[in-house]
Amino acid sequence: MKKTPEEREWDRLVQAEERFVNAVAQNIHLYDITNSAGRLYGSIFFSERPLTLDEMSEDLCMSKTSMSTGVRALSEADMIKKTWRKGVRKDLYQTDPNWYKSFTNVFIKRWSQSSSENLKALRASKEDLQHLMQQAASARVREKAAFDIQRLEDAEAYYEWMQEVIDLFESEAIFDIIPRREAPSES
Amino acid sequence: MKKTPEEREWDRLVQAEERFVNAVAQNIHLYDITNSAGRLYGSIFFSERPLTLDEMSEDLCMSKTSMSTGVRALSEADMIKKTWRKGVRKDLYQTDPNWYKSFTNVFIKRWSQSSSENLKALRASKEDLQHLMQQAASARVREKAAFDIQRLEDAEAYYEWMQEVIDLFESEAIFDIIPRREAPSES
DNA sequence: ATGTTTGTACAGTTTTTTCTGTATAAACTT
DNA sequence: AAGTTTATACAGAAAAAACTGTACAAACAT
Repeated sequence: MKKTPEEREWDRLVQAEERFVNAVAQNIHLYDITNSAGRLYGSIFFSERPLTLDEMSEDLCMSKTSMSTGVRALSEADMIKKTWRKGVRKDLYQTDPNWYKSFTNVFIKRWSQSSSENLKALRASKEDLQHLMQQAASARVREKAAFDIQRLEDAEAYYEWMQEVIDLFESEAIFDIIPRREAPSES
Repeated sequence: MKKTPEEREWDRLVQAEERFVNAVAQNIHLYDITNSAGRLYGSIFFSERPLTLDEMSEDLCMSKTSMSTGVRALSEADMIKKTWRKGVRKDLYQTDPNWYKSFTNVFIKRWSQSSSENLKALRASKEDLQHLMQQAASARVREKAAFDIQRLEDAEAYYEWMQEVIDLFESEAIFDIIPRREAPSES
């Protein structure tokens, strides 16, 4: 089973691709994306043309069902896009070439959701505690309520700040502060 | 088993605390912290004094071992601090009151790590591919290498930008752009 | 030194998540 | 309309993660 020189070169190329894909896959959980969906992303990323679910399935040696769920996760995260090609009936997917947009979108989506959920719960809790602080018969309860409210208000200030940070990305004002970089151009 | 009015008030207070704690616990995975460590955080957060592992264990009805690992995760994330009290031999933990600092620290730690890992892999891959592009005997390999390099360079620009964003937080310059908010003051 | 107390490593169990194969619905072709 | 092709819902299997109890080491007390 001797390999031709071309085959060995190709292996080396694939290995180079895999190194990057592995790194991405191992860190992508910060975006709530599973490791295997990260590998899927990598596979699409290095493909010269949009891929079908069947091709992905063959590429990664995984079931088509998994490709379907992976593609859904990546689409929701705006990391890949569905594309069409005339004459092709299957759905085709390719990575969104705008890393800034796709990754800030994810950032915004995940973080603004968690931040607003926390803030909502915080305010509801605070309101309850304020009632207790005023109305509770037990002095111990009134005292602890006051303490808790203080704690929550510290957190509240932080969450409001956080929402402004998210806004910085949502409004794209971040790009005025830290400009997009040009990719080294092909010459 | 009739409850006294004080007990009912206390229940209501605990319920208010739990609402916030649940929200935090459900979103804290974005910091790579497990849900139960998030609940642990909440327990410490609403405690009037620093807690020991045994107290936490009783509070959450979980094993001391789990408290130990939870505490480690929260400490690594700079969300809680170990404190000492004279005469007390056990380790005591309390939440770090500076939400800005503890949460930006986590943000920086997690994201700069993932970003630099990705960037490192990316550059190594790119170098390999550049060799192939120049030296490969197979034209097909040279072509694909050129294509991959282009893809990687797009990503590289993004990662470099991302590192500057992280720097914005690390240097605290973010606070010049979006100032810390004052917590509503106790009067 | 001997005996306690406290925190954590580790192996095994339980729970959760991920993955697969089958079944089916929707879209398309003839 | 009947027959394909394609994508996904769902139930069960496989894998991973979280949790616990036991064992032990380090720190302290006597």
